Amino acid sequence: MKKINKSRYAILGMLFDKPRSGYSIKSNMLESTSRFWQESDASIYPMLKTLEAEGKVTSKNEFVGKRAKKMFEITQTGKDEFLAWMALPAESETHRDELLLKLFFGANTTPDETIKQLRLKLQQSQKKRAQLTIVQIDTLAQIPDTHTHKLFWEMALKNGLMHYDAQINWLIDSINCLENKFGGKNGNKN
Amino acid sequence: MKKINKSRYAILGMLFDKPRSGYSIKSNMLESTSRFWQESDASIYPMLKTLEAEGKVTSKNEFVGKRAKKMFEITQTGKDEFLAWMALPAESETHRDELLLKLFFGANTTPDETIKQLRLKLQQSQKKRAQLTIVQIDTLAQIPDTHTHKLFWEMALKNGLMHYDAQINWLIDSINCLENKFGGKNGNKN
DNA sequence: TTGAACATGTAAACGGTTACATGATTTA
DNA sequence: TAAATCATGTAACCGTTTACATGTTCAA
Repeated sequence: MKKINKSRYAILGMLFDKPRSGYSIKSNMLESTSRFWQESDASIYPMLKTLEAEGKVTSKNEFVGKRAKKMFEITQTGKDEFLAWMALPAESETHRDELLLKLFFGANTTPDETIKQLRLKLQQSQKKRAQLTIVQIDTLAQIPDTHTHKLFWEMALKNGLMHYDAQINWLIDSINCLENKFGGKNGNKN
Repeated sequence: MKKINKSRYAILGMLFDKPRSGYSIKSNMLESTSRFWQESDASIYPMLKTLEAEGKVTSKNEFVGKRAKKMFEITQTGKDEFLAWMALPAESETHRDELLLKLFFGANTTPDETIKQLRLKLQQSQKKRAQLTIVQIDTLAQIPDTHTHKLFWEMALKNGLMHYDAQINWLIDSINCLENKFGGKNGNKN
């Protein structure tokens, strides 16, 4: 089965409700979908161009204050394509996790190195979880319940919280396990 | 920062303990690391060639019964490179999850379609979790505790179980949430 | 005897990222 | 006035996947 470009759907989805500029799509995704979906700068602008050539979006130049923006609007054809994709079963992601690979090969190095990797990941996960709760309080909680997107955005955010919680618990267990087995140095808390 | 080929480390890691053929690496990874790391057929053979040209592995043709195999053995230089990578902090994976993207855009389609997506994922997650417990019982449990890799393989497997458990709970919660809110059709259990 | 598993590869296309490039406007 | 943010793009590279290609051996 031929692999197809999924970026287009993310972009069409971001345009579904209202017209946006490329920059707006980019920054919006950064603060909303980045945990499970990100687009690099260099993928959004060319894709918008392609979508316009295909008639899936239209563009017009606008001025917001003194700033020039190229605003893109989704067409009916674009909506049709987006909705057709939405109806398709979600393909399971192929996921590469370097930490788990290093853990899998842990016997080939010292336990201390693996513990170090796990501790670093623990720090990162705790930080990311904290950032997510900030989004929850500062952004999501401000949206009125009548907003049609709110429920779905909440569910996606809950997925993140649950993911980090489970990950953090597993990391703590794993670190303890290694330290008990190999007499981990408690001084090495960096 | 330039993105570098990580496949090489996975392959060097698989060769660290004992010589293997390309096919053996492939099938071995399929049953051990595939949840968090996979290599396609077309990446292993060329990479082995590259590694050999770099002096990281050596090869010789062997016969196992009547079957010809090209067995690859890691060199000291190869081990050095692998260990240097192991000591590097694990880079955080960029992860694309199509289900979460569709959920995020759920307000643009009918709740029923989103529920369908979540139900499908629930089935898949339950199936994958079951497969993992089979690996745990049939494969991991058979390995003697003295085997240096066992502890690490167990931790990686536990990560999978915890991941699926959390995911399954979240899916059930989310499905219930949507059904309560939108009066989900209970007949639609496919 | 037929299909599954073993076994090894190549070529081309594709998607995505990195690095490069530029410039305006707002805020500290 | 300097830095951060807004704003839009291109070119080249690289890693990965898909499709193609071939042949053997073992078990049902």
